[in-house]
Amino acid sequence: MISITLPDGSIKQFDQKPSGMDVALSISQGLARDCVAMELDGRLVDLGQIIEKNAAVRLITTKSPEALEIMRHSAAHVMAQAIMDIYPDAKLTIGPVIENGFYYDVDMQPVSEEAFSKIEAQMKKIVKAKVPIKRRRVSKNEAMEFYRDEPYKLEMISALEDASISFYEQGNFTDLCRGPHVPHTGFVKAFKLMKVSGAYWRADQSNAQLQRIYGTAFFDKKQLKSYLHFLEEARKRNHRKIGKALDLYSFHDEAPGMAFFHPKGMAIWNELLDYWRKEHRDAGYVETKTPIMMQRFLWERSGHWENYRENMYISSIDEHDYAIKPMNCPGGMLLYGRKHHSYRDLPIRAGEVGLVHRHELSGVLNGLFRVRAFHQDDAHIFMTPDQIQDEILGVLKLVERIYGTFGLGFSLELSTRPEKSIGTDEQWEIATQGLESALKQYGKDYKLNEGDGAFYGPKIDAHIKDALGRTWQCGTVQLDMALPERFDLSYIGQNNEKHRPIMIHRVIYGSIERFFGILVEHFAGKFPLWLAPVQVGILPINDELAPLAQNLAQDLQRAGLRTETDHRSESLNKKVREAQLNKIPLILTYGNKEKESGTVSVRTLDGNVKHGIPVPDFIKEVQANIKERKLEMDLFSR
RNA sequence: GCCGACGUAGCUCAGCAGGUAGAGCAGCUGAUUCGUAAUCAGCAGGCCAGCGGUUCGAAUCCGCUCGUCGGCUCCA
Repeated sequence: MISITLPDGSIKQFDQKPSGMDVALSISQGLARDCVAMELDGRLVDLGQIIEKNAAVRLITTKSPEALEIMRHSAAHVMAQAIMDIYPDAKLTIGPVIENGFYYDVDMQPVSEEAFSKIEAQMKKIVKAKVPIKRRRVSKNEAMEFYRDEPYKLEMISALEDASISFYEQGNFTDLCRGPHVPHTGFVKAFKLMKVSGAYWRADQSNAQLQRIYGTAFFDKKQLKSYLHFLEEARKRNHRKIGKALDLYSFHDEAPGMAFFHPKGMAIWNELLDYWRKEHRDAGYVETKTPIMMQRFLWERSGHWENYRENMYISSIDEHDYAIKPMNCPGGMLLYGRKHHSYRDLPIRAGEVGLVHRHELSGVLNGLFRVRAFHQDDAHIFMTPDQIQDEILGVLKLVERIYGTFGLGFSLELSTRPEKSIGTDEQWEIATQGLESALKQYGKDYKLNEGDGAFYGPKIDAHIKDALGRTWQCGTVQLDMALPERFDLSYIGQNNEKHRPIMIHRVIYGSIERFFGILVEHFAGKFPLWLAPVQVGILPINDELAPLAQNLAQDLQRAGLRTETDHRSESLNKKVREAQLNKIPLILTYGNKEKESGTVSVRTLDGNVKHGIPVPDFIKEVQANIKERKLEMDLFSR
């Protein structure tokens, strides 16, 4: 007699050792059809597994959060089977589940996406046949024998410590796998192959290059469709596309990975920085600027020459080596070190919007997201050990304020001491404690990444979440125990003795270029008024009114608004259409009515039009919205 | 850097069994003077990324270079 405890606490009795499927069937047929696996005493296993003793069982249905991963893993097997059917000489390696699907790395001749339809067709056949997926345990020796011609599988097996190993079989296809898997291939209903790329065996460039084929899968077609729709939406928002369409920035072969900002892009850029400066002034920061090119001996002292030279642009001038800065910190150290500091001066919060250059690999460049030249909204804070908590807290609050202005949510992660690190235990203890207690005091949940800190200190990262729910690591607060040492920084303490200051680097936008790109995608080009490159578009209804419209434009410009007048001899319809496509938040049409009454008619991007707003009222409301940097356009709602 | 795809007018793209480049939009000119998402007509615009090769002939085929995009972190 076997007793199975279900999640609701009820107990089912079985005369014979049941499988998960038997448990499901004992509840209902429908449930059994919908089950993909079970959790047996806290472990995810196949539904077909026989339960040997009394146990707690939770059935995993297609609606359970774990189900998708299990099914996607099975989908990877279905894809592998299809590939083997079509390319019998291919050698399989690994095929894990990833965030939005799965992939399989296969040693085979390079394939392109053209092969997808063939592979997908074969997969469909396998899915349609609802081939049972069966688990089989074999000894290590048996497994080695089975895979004698499969070098990758052999390598994996020999690395396994378990004495016996599990195989999964579906029809003529067998794969080494830990499982669990869905009961049969019919569960892989809605799938699509997404892309293919090269990847190295064990991610090591000296190993063979494999074909990595990516796919995604869902339990029903509707979910797959909505995922594809999401991708489409993201594609439409692509900042490279929008940046071109709205004339914000461009890239040129003459300077790969380095953005050129156009007048309209600069309008946004300057707003971002004006805002940044205001917030930092209010938070007690001063601003500095250090050269972008400095002599080799500085970089030797900071350690960059030894550890970061690969990524640095280096030049020789008058027979001396110079490097273009990849980071702002060494310059900041020189500024701190140029005079004596008293404990009374601390904390010193020195901001620097510094232009840095890093020679990233050509293949990783990606619009504004990954560039070789970018500005960091850096700041270095120098302080005494007992100021750590307050200072970190101050940064976290600033982070919250600034992201909030853009309507961006965020989450925090704390990374602690890695294996390879400098500094004493005590220093790490004080530093990590400081970050932790600041986080506690701040009160927001955070994720702990043990051992993920930099070798020179622990850090807190801020990940923002954009309008599509995608996350981006932007802000970071890093404690640095190396640089104050290397530059022999000090302050005179209360006891009249020299002490080493604690130093943090922190950024909030991170890379301004990248943050810019994120904002473009976050807002899909429809910037809030304060950021919009053209805030007001003026459309005279006919050519005769154009000069008067120009006067109106001047009045608005004097009031500090960025305006653009469309005085072409085009139809009003066309001007409206283009203004909408250019995402101008306030579109004013100017005709005889407006001329006579001294009012404006305002069209907003949602297509709503309000007539008869007196020009002074318009200016006042718009200025207020801009001044408060509002996200919403709640103008003229009276 | 590596693998794959790609590079044609300012933009979006067609042309690619090798026969000497085309559309729409934007621009310019003219007509139209318009009340909230494309008025009409005409004109102009390209060393087909660059270099080399194959060929009687190359945007088209081949090689190299440059650049762009998707990957190269997810460990049975």
